[in-house]
Amino acid sequence: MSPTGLRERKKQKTKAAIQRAAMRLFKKQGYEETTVEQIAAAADISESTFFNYFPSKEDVVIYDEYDPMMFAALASAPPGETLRQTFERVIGELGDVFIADSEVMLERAKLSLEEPELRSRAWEEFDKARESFAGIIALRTGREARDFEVQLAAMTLIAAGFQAMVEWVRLNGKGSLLELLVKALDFVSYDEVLARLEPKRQV
Amino acid sequence: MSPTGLRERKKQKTKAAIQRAAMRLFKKQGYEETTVEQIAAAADISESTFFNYFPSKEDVVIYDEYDPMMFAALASAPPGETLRQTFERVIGELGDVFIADSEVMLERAKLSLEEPELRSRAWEEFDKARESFAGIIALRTGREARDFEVQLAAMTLIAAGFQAMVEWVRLNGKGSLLELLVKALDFVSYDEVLARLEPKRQV
DNA sequence: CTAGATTTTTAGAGGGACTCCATTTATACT
DNA sequence: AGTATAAATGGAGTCCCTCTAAAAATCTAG
Repeated sequence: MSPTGLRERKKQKTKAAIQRAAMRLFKKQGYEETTVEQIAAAADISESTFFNYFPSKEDVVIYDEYDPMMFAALASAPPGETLRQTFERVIGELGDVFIADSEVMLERAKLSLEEPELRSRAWEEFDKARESFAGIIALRTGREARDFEVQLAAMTLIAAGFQAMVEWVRLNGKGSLLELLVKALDFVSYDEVLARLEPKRQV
Repeated sequence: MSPTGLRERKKQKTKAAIQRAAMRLFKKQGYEETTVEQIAAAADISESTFFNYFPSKEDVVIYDEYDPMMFAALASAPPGETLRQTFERVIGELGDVFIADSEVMLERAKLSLEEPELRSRAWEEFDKARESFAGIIALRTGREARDFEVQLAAMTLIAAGFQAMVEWVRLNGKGSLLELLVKALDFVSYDEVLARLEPKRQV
């Protein structure tokens, strides 16, 4: 089922080429100052093709292939794992991928946080993650996902994650994202927040 | 110094008229489906004039006259007030204004949360507020504003505020925004978070 | 290996948000 | 009233993005 023909390989290559060309231009002359026409030219494709690969200019930076990973990681919780452990594991796994191609990731994270337009857009992604987490919390605690406290717990996690990422970028990628996250979660005593959701059961 | 001539009055009226016309159209036919050309026509002004009053279409919804209020409220902390009290007071004061023109505010809050484009944009505003709060926290605790824990404390507050707002909208404006905020802050044990910042001093 | 089917690329037209600038109109000041 | 000042306007232009129809590339069957 996973296609592997020439066609598919070319698509991957094109997508990567677009992203590389775009990031190079963004870095050189700034995000706003770069037009998608220029990106298309640099990647040697037409403007139409650019939009075949990315729904918007923002997505060249924001687009992450990690959402599916996150879902998978969330779903694959071994029995007995606490929510806190699940979250650390998930973000740890994603963080590992971040590190793997960390040069690119750091650039993208930097841009996402520094360009106002992208920064607000980045929150859409965090928002999606928040919903996922809320879903998991709801599932494990037997509450509704829309429950105020469930939402608060999910949001607190996301907020910590966001700040961990900000700090990681501020440290220029030195240090471990996961470590920063753990530090953040400890600071807001996240264990207690989770415990408060379902006092009688191990969460 | 505060101008009060015919010119100023007309400007206020025009701005209000634009906002009213826009919100009416947004509600009737949706945000994206409404063009600023239509808004301008409905408000009986030119498209150019629209952009004289609002830098972007988003700002018609997002724009709040509350930022200055917030700064003022933050600055006017009576001596001896704890940080937690300051925050509650500030958001309480703003909340009161919200209630005052609550019909409009609820509509605007709803739109801001429901339209994806606006929702991410709304985070820019929260982000600005976060910076302000971080500044205050830094000031009162004698730390740097960029300090990881200061940032976390500010972000946690904003996150709670955001969720309180979401819940408020979900309840269709019934109930007190301030009450929801207090509930949220309690849930994340915000007092302890603040206390952790400066164990030796009353914050 | 060739012909037909499918997918990708592309050019072009067009809409809508927004900027810039020059001109006109409305308010303010003396 | 007459001039200074500020606001409103029209129009040209840029950029992001959508849609469509045609051209090019790739795949599949015979």
